[in-house]
Amino acid sequence: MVNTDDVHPEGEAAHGADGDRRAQLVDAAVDYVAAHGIADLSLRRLGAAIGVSHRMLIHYFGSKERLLVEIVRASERRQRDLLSRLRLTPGLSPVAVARLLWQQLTDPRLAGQERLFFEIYGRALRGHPEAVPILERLVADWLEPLEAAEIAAGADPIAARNRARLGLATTRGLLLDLLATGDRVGVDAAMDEFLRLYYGSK
Amino acid sequence: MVNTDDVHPEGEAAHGADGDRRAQLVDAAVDYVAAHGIADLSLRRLGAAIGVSHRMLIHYFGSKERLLVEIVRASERRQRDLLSRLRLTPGLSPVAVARLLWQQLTDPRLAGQERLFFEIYGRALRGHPEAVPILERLVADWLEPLEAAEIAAGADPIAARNRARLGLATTRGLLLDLLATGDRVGVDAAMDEFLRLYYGSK
DNA sequence: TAGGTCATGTACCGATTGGTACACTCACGA
DNA sequence: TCGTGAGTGTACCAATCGGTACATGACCTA
Repeated sequence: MVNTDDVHPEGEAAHGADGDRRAQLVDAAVDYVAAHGIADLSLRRLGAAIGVSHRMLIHYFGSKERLLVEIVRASERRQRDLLSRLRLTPGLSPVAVARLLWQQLTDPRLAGQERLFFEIYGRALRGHPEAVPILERLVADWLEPLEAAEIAAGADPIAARNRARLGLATTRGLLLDLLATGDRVGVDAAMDEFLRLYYGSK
Repeated sequence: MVNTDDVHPEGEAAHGADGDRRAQLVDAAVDYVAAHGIADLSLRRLGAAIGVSHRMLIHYFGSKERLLVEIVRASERRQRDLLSRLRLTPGLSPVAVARLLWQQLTDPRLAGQERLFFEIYGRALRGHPEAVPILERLVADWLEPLEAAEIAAGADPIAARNRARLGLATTRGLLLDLLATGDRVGVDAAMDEFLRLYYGSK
């Protein structure tokens, strides 16, 4: 008798070469899910697309549910990388930072990832267990740096929070518009209008 | 032999008492879907919840796909009713209209319907056939009245379009924030800030 | 009363799902 | 050289899915 499955603590912490393989699979899975959506994900189709049997996905992650958790986390990490990369460019005016952020978010190559973001957002609102944990960080995490920038630019704390919240919401709303209409020019013009209102004259 | 199913042109136009029953079922289905989400909808569970067998859902709608189409349409109609009800109150200042719209959209009793809206939005972005048709109207339909209001308030055509687009995006973005955080006070404050920027001083 | 239509329930079908059992290969250490 | 254990493929399982076949009963009309 050589049933290894029962002995192996599946879905365990990621250490050793095992973790490498897991990380590699998660990465491929996020790519797949960004392209095809997470709602109708099936282990068999995912496996076929990234070159493993659905058997191995269960082997490495223990269950579909835990794979979904990892996918959501990895996707969140990608989103966060975008944010932290921005903070590494100091000395820019708030307007310039805003324009840069907007430019990066609307990069057509990120469209799949953005769609996935809103899809996970929706699943979290519906209480899907793998997505719920992101709910608290979904707004707060982005609010902090925006708020700090406002305060650094001289806004009082209360106004800073309101303005940060407004900027985040407007960005996400316009991103939704862009994904739906594809009207890059029109949406960019609306964002320009916002920045004009937001930061004064020009 | 009395097989009526083959004779009956299923999923046909809604005329007669048949249509009443269909409309009633769709209405109940939208309620159910607003509460439980549309992604994992199963005919059996839906039927059990609204008091019919899944057999009857197939009977009245022909297929799950066509039922989904009807659900999306009905949900869209509800959303549109909200919009048209606003247009029936003339003589209000743009700010007042905006506040009224915001107040109605954020009514807690509409939370399920709003979640459903964003869920369908996501499915449309993913190309789900029952949701795709709404994509073109998703932005344009709401833009028209907002744009008209801007022009009536004296904005030039180009600015009017940009401002309308911006207002719609901001509203939806803040709505997403509210659904995720439930922080009514904070989101309302951000909306106030926006209206201040948008319509001038106070 | 007889015939026919519609509404509904029961029971089934094939397909697909997540998950499991088990055998096999290969690398590596004693 | 042997054996142990991880990595993997094949084949299966029960559950659930959308959809269909068929029977039954209510109701209307001739």
